[in-house]
Amino acid sequence: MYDKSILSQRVAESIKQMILDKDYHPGDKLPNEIEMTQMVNVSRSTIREAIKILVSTNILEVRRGKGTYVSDKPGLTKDPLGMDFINEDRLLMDLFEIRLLLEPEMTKLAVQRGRPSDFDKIFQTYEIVSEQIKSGENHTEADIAFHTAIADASHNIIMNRIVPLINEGIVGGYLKTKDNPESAEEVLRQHEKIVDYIKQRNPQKAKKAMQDHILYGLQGFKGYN
Amino acid sequence: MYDKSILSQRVAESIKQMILDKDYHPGDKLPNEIEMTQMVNVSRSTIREAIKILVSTNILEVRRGKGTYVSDKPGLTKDPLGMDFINEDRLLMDLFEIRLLLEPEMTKLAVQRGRPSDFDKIFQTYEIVSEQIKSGENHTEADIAFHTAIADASHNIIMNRIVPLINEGIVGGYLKTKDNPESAEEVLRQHEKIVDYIKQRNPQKAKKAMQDHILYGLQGFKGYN
DNA sequence: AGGTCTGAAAATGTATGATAAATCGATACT
DNA sequence: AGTATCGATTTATCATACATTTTCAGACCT
Repeated sequence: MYDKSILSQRVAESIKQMILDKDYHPGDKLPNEIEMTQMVNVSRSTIREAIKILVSTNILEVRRGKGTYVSDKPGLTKDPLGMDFINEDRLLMDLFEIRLLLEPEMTKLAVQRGRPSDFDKIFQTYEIVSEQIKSGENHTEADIAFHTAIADASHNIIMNRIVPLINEGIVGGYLKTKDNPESAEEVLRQHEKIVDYIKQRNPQKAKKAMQDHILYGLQGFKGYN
Repeated sequence: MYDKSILSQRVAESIKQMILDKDYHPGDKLPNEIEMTQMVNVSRSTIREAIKILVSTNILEVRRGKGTYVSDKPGLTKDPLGMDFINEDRLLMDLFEIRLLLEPEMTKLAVQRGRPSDFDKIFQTYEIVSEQIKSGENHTEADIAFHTAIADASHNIIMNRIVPLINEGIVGGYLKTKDNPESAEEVLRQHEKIVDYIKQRNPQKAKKAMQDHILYGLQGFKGYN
C-alpha cells in the first residue's frame, strides 16, 4: 500500500493474500485472532491493527464475540464463478460513475468561481500533461494534478477533498491505477478543449467538455474488457 | 459512528470533538498517545484504535517517531485573502451541492442494483426515522442511517465510502451538524415518497424524489440565513 | 568554525499476558 | 415445551514492557 516498513500494513497485505490463496468467500469466517498470530507469527496487537486496516477498506468486518468475516459488501465479487476477490474492474467502473457525476459540474463551477490564480494553476498543469503526453511519458500523476487544479478552482471545500480522494488514493488505496489504452492525441485534444472553454469563461461548454473527457475514458476502459 | 457501544469508536468521536473544541487546525500536532490515555482515561490500545479510525477517514495522520497530526489534506481554505477558518454556512452549501449531485443518482442505482436485504435495511431505517419524527425526537442520526442504507444499496463501493463521509461526517470533522428548521411532516412525506418508489422499483421517480428531498433541505437552509 | 558522531529524549510501533464483554449453544430445571 | 443458567469461543479493553524511528543537542574531531 504505502509504507511497507510498518509491520501491521505488511500483515494486512498477507491477510488479503491469504484470503485469495485459501479461497475465502464473502461471508466466510476467518481464523480467530489467536490462531492468526501463530500463522503469521506476529503479536495479537499487530494482527488487530492489520484487521482494522482491512475493515476500514471494506474488506473485512468484525463481529464481537463471533469472529472476523470477509465482507460481503461491494468490492468483493459475489460471483459464484469469477470470484477474483476485489474486482478491480468493477471498482474502476464505480469510480467512473462517481467522476461522471462530480467532475463535469465541478468544472462548471470552476469557471464560474475560479480566480485568476486558480486558472493559472489549471493552465500550468495542463501544459505539463501535454508535454508528458507528447514525449510519451507516463502522465498519470500530472493528469491527477490537472483534475485536482480544476477541483480546487470550484471552491467547493467538499469537492476539494473528494476529488483528490478518488483520483489519487483511490478511496482506500488498493486500486492500482490502470492504464487504459486511451489514445494520447485524443486525450490531448480533450484537455485542450476543456482549457479553451475555461479561458472563454463558458461554464456550460466546459462542463460538457469534461463530461466527454470522462466518458471517453470510461468507453476506452469498457472496450478494453 | 455506528455502534456507540464500542469504546474505541466513542473515543474517536470525542477526539473529533476535542479537535473542534480546542480549535486544532490541519497540520497541528495532537497530544501524544500517553497523554491522551490520561485525558480520556482509557488504555493506550483503545486510543490507538480510535486514532486508526480517524486516520482511515483522513481526519488524522500519524508520523512514527513524531506524533499524530490533524490531516492537512482537507481543503482548509488557503486563500491568499484572510479567511483563516471555515465559514460553516458556506460549508453546508458546498455539502448540499455535492449531495444534490450524488444522492439522487445513487438512489436510482439503489433501485436498480439493490438486493432484498438492502431494501429491508432501507425500509427498516425509514421506519425508525418516521417514528422519531412523529414523536418529536431528534432524528439526525437515524436520518443518516437512512441515507447510508440507500448508499449501500447502490453497490458502488466509492459511494459507499463518500456518502457516510459527507453525511456523518462532516468531511473531516470540522462541520458540526446544524439543525435546519425543516418541517417534520414535509420530510416525512418526502421520505415516504422515496421509499414508495423504491418499493415500486421505479428508479427514475425514486431519483426525482430524492432530488426534491435534498432541494427541500437546501431551500430551508438558505431561507434560514 | 564547521562538520560528524553519539546518545539521550520523545513518539509511535510491536509483544505479551490478563481481564471484560458479547454471542451462541448445550444443559439443566420448571 | 419453554426458559434460565452456565460454559466455550471470540473480540474488546487494559496494563506493561520493549523496539524502532525521528529529532536534536552536545561532545568530539579536524
